[in-house]
Amino acid sequence: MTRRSSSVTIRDVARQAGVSVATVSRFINRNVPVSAAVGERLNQVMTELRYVPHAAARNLASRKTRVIGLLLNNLHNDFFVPLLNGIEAVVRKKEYNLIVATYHANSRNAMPPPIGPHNTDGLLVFSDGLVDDDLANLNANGFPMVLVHRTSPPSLSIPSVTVENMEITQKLVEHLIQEHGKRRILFLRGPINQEDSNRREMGYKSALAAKGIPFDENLVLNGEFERDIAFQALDNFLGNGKRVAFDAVFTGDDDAAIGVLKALHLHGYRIPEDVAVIGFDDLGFAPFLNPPLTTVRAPTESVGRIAAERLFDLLENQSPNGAVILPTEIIFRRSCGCRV
Amino acid sequence: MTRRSSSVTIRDVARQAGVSVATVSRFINRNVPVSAAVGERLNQVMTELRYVPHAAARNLASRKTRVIGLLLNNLHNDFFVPLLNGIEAVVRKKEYNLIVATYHANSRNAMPPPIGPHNTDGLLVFSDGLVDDDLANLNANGFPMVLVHRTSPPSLSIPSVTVENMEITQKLVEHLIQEHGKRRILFLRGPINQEDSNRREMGYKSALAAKGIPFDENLVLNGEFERDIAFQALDNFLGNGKRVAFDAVFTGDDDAAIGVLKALHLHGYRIPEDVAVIGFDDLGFAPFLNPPLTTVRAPTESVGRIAAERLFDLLENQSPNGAVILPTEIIFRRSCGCRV
DNA sequence: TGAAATAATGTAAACGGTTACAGTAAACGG
DNA sequence: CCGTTTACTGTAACCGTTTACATTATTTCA
Repeated sequence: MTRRSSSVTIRDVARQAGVSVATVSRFINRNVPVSAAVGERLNQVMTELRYVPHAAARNLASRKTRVIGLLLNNLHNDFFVPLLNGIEAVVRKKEYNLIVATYHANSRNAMPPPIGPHNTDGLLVFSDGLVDDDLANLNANGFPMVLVHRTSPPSLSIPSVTVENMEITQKLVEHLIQEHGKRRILFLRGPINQEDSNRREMGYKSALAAKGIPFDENLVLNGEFERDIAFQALDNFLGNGKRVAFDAVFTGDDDAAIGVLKALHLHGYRIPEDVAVIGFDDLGFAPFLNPPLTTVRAPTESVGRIAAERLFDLLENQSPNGAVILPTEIIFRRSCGCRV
Repeated sequence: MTRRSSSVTIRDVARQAGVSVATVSRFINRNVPVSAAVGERLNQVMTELRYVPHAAARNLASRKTRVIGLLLNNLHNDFFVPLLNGIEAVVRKKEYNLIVATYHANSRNAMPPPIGPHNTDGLLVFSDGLVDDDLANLNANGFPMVLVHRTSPPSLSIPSVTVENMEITQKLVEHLIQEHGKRRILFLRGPINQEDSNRREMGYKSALAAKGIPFDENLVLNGEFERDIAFQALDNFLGNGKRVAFDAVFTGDDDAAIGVLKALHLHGYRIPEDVAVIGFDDLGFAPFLNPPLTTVRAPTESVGRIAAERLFDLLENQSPNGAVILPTEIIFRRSCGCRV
């Protein structure tokens, strides 16, 4: 192999400073003391030579990548900005790097997720980023993981960070029924088997049950937590010959709410007079939609931050087992019928 | 060093399959043909042993990381979702990984950006992610870079991908003046020295000049392209004792527009009757703000995609020198005063 | 004062791949 | 039929660090 590497290595630094490579390495990693004089000299030489340690070489020797991975299903939702922001802040403070990758286990192209044990020290797995089998495999090898917006399969007990979905949804749907007299509430669910989606659906059904309203399968649509898909689903539903009566929509999340508003406007419904609309997440734009969106405030940035912190706890061998569930809160605005 | 690694290496695969490590390596990288029989056997052994190549070792030996980096100022804007989405799609297709890092050259903590030549093969630099000096250094070493939402310093000629800012802003501001009779137009600029911001400001001034309206420094505020900062700036401006008359706001970008709407609502202005509002980007929520936001549609996902593609061109030694400027388009909605 | 503890440093073997170079067997061409 | 090309394969050096172990210099203390 030709020696074409022009980059300056730890040996160059060592030679220039008149010490061994081991000393340089120790100085860089600050794990073993180095005499003040040598330290001084090394600092000098390193800046003079513009030495930058070679990450791959470090990784190989130390068996640490100083990288954590975030595995997402997709990047189709404004929701990810606060989530990423929370994660990135922690990662940066720890002087780690963050690899962001999308992968959906159930998608056709069954390429394995591009991140894992060999190029990351740990993984943040969002929602359905991995199927249970993958989780089990990784977990069996003791690979550090924290689940985000999903909980661990019972047999695995991987730490997780989620938000409270069910009770708050029930409360909000009951509000719709009780305060605004709604009885035919469309439920636009997220991805099938997605945990947030399922738990919100449970909350929805509990509310109906509590108020003695029978559940109607015709009032359930698939919105996938995506603006465009939500629009399509509702537009389809409304354009359909057999019009099913409804007087409210639980939109799944705020991003889907945008699609819902678009479809309702398009078909001439007044909100909230004809149809009440509620979302979930309280993204930044929610107060400024037309009408302002009643929604559930989820502490998304905190979710990201806490998930990352727990992952680092794991890396540092403190084992923060268990599931964190962050509280949520209803924000009443006009789209549900309230006059705020 | 104790041999505690439990992971299966290329040598294990080679032994098990009865070939040399070189053959395994060749098979994996598919750069030199391997006989069908051996390939078959290797596939078998590799899945049986659950062999996963060690990224760091590959990087070290091949001097390629198969990672590209994205350097951002921050993650405070919904704008980044489509940008990231465009980038990530390309990166995934190329079977690379994407490191996302935030770094602002002008910030107090002058820690160097955590990504560069030794842990990435190339860099996407968003806006002011690096100062010109850093760019010059990296460029001098021939490190592949593509600038996003900024152009190259003239002396460097680094490829870049931006959107057309100036003419479209001028056109939109002239629309405000001509069609809606606005003459006191507040300009909420983005970060000082940020290129989009500067060019939008130039467009703003050109429009005033073209219409014979004197530029008034009192009508310029700092919004930083951030929702909360924009709100603060305008709230401050409005709460101030000496009230300066104004009849329109160019908000800098859609995210800041949200803050502007909040402040205007709070202080009792009617939009667009009292004050017209225009944004930039046409983020997904723009049509559903109250009122629907007149804005400039920027092809942000395409910006991400094209920037990533150009970076890969660079990595493959096709040199796509020059600056790509993607066209933008005004989307008229109600916030400017149009009745759509 | 000399043995023992302590602090700082050096030597060299990994880490797990890639690839230059060399070699062998089969196919080809005249 | 034999030299030459072609298609695979093997050997081993190297990528740039970390770190176990050994060594030397400096204190400490009985």
